[in-house]
Amino acid sequence: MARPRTFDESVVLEAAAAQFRVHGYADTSTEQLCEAADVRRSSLYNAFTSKDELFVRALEHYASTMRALQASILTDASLSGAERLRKLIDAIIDEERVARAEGHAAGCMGVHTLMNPDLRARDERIARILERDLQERLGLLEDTIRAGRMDGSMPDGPAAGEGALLVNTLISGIRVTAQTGVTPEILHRIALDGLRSLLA
Amino acid sequence: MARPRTFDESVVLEAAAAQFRVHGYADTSTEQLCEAADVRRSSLYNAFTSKDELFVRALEHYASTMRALQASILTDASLSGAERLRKLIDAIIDEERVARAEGHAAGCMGVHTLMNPDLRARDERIARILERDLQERLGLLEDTIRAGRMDGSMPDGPAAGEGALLVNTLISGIRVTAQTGVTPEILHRIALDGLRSLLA
DNA sequence: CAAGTTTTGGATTTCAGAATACAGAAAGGC
DNA sequence: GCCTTTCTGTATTCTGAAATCCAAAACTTG
Repeated sequence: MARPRTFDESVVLEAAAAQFRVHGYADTSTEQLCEAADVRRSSLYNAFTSKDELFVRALEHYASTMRALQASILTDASLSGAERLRKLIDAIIDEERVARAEGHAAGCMGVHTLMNPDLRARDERIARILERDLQERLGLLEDTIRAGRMDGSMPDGPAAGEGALLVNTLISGIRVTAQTGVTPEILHRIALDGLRSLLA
Repeated sequence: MARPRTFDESVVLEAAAAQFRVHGYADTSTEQLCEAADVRRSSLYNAFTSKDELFVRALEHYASTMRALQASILTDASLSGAERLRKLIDAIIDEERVARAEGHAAGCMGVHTLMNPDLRARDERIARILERDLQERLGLLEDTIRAGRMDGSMPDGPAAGEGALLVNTLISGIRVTAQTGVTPEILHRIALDGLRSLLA
């Protein structure tokens, strides 16, 4: 029929997300996006109608990829609840380590976007994506906490729903603190200290 | 000699900070700043040479005001270490409650700025302000933890420096989680759960 | 009360970056 | 191998916002 695309859509989305999550929406130019994805501007606009649209798609992609990664850890039946939680923390701190090694900040598209009310207002889908993502991740965490209490790896403590919120809150905080240059080792200890009410 | 200013510089700085901390640097127009401070554009530019400059000044003002507030809580000799820490948490969550009551997000200039590497790169003073502010706040927290252990209100646990980082990390996380609409009551419980290793 | 200096308000300019237009190239069907 | 369709690259336009300019007003002081 017609000439097919030479670029892979999800590769572009990942490149875009990588930019957005470090620089935020406003501070990422279409120039940067083209460069990062190695795609010409018209191709970008042709495939995704606007910067807004690309952002929404990238956020969606990013959120579901991240969530899938976390889900695979949190539903690993070969591990106890406590082990899954620790492994999740490891994975998140490792992201930071990798970013640092590559010389750029890891950032977090979720935190950036959450902290920006204008952005959420610009497109209702953004608020929806964040809300849904949050609920799903909280659900996974809640299940993990319940599982940990069943398998005896985690003590009784805060209600599971609240525990899930704590884990999520601590993760956001870790992402912020990571920007200040604290080493992964220390981040790790802080995280475990913060989870004391769930783990020890 | 000459006509005096009709506006108070620090009032303008506070108004500017209020905008910046909700919308971030890029998403705050000079228009909004004029409106919020009720000052005409030329007056703004006359008093503070540019948007960048105004931002730096506002950040400085915001950081030192916030820090003073926290310092007054954390050095209150009439309270035990543990009580001071709890009172700090109360104060921070109350900010959120107030902002919500006024119908806008509280945001946090510190978190916004920390998460934005471009902004820090734009002006070295920004990184310096953040760094200094962080160190001072960590110092206050560390002293409070030591004091709490001396006065018997806080158990042994993580090293004081690490404990301070935990408190600070948790506060950042709380500020992010607050944006998702979690109620102050729940934020409060989460915060205390997160501080279990220091308080209980 | 007049001189001198600074502030003020509004219009204007300038600029960066998002979005578009268009010409030409590449691929696949017939 | 031609023809249609979609892609690519460059140049251009458009837009929103930062910054500047200038004339007029306001205040202090001698």
